[in-house]
Amino acid sequence: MSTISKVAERAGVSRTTVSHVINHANRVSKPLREKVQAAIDELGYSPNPQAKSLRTGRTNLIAMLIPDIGNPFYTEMVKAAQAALEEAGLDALIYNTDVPGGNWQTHGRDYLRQLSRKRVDGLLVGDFALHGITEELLKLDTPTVFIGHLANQAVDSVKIDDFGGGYMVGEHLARQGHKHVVQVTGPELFESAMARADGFEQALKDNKIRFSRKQRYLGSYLPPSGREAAQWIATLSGDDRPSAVFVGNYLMAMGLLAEFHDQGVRVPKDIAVAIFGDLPQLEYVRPNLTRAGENPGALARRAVEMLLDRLNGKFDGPPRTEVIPCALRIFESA
Amino acid sequence: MSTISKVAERAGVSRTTVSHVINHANRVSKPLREKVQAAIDELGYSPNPQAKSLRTGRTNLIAMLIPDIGNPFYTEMVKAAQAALEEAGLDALIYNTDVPGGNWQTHGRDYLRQLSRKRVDGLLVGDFALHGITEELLKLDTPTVFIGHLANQAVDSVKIDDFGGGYMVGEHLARQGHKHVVQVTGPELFESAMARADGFEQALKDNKIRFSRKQRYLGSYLPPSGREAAQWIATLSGDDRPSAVFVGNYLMAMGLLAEFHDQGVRVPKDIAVAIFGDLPQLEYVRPNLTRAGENPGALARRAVEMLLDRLNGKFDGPPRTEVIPCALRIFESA
DNA sequence: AGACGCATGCAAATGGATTTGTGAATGCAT
DNA sequence: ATGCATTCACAAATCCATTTGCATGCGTCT
Repeated sequence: MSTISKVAERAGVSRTTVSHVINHANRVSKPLREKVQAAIDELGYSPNPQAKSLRTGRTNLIAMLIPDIGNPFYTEMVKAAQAALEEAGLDALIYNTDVPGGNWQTHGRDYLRQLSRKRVDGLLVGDFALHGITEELLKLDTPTVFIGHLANQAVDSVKIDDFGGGYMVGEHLARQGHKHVVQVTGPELFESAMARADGFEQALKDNKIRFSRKQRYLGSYLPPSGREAAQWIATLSGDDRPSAVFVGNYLMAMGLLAEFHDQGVRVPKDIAVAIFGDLPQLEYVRPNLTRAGENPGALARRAVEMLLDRLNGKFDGPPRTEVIPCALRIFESA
Repeated sequence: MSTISKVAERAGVSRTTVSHVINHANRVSKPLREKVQAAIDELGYSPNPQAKSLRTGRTNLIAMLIPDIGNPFYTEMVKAAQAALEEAGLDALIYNTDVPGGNWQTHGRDYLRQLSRKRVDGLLVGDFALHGITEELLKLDTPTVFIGHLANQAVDSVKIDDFGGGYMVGEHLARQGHKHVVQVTGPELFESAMARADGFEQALKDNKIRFSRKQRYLGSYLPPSGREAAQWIATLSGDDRPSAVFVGNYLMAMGLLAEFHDQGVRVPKDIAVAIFGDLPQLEYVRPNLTRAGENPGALARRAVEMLLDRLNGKFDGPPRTEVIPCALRIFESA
């Protein structure tokens, strides 16, 4: 592998000049610049990024912390973030905090600490509602954008309008004439889960539909709990029997639909289903689910924009909080 | 951020000694070691990884090249590979070669070239059957493991037994008494797609079931082509009408099932469906699909093992080629 | 007592690129 | 022709950690 010295020798100039050709082209006269460029091309030279980092203090690395890349919601985010970062010449390091068998409560914090040793230029932290993580974020001296609901405004953040999306679904079900509905939410630890649930219930209230806490099933955001929720729904009979169910995310909906199928429950004939969240793969799920949400990629793209604004000094005010609106899309399921 | 010099000053020793405490602990006497360690802890020091890389020539970075992380097959691989790499203290850089709108034929090659500038310690290259990529691999001086079928044995490689898996499905359908079947394959460029198809057809042949090229639908490995395949199947009537279909991967199966649903075609009543591939999310797809395959995570884990063997000199013979066997899992769809 | 070996700690060289400060050369105006 | 302002190129310092080779001191063996 060739170094800047070899290029300099070959071109008959000093290392400084070679560096200028690469980084401040206009400081070098055209003929000389071309001579140096020729040497660079002949040797197939490219600057050693580690040496460059050492000198400049920038690594061109962004770390992205998410719970689980196997969750399509986060996969979409990663994909979009990577594409956006790559355009800016930055590489992404992805960290799954929810390591199988690991204790995820402490994991996020450990990761945050580990990360400070890696000297990344910026951080994208996905919502995972860890206790103590917000204080930890305050301590960081790395530009950070939090994706999700951040109670203390320690750093920039961007989230989907969970409440609004839940509201849209509630309103839709009300207009469809449903009188008795249930919902399957994510875990209480997740702000997003509670906001979706609250929005949904607010819409019911505004439409004069009775709803009690008993009609809430507290899930985990994962498929098995969707399945369990479906089993719970099967136990409801008489006046308690719902004509529609609102599911808090995609993965639980998959579990729920599978269980309904196995039990011979037909959607929407026997029960209507609407969910929060919009993902590309929903295009091929049948029955096609009525849903409110936004592609997570939009979220990630905005997060990257905010991060880049910080990195290149385009913005340096106090932490910003942004909200991405939801859209309601109606299909056969409800 | 504190440096090794500050630690040395604080502990009243030379930089060398601090370095030894960190990297060759036994070369430093216990009392001194403890004194230095105390200084390290007080200052919260950790070595600058860039400086370390510059000196040692190792970056602790592994690059992973895959077509599209949105494809669950590759998501699983990434997840497993990252977990395995992390255990070894290595970070993974993920590159999606199939950038939207990009020309993927040339992209893979460009990426490979780009990567040589990043100075990663190792490479995991996912199957994407690009022309010219195998020659490019030969030129690399970076330890590499290719995941998929590699015609020239330029580097280590590991793949799933595509042929065997296809064979299992063909045999199963034959035993179920199907006399006329069709199959939906991946693109010709993918060795894996052709191997699955060939295995399938070989099994039919061995079971004396007639099969002609007309019964092959050449898909793209993506959902829309599964949908189109379903439409094609709907046009087959009379003697051409199949009682079963073999689909080459998960994504095309999703498209096919959606189209069947929309057309009112019932699985397995009207037509049986079996696929190649096993992914966690199939657990929640209904009807539950009969399938032959292996979780891509196993593939990735083995690939990482092979790569680590190269990196720490545990193995340095000629390139190895390994094959991971498939298993047949029978469910309601066929 | 002298020679030798071992454990221990340090100074200095090394890796590769960027950047500051300086001197030389050129152009323009007087 | 002289003085001043630019432009251009370079030497050397810097970023931080690792590692080689050397110096010191202590104990052991002959």
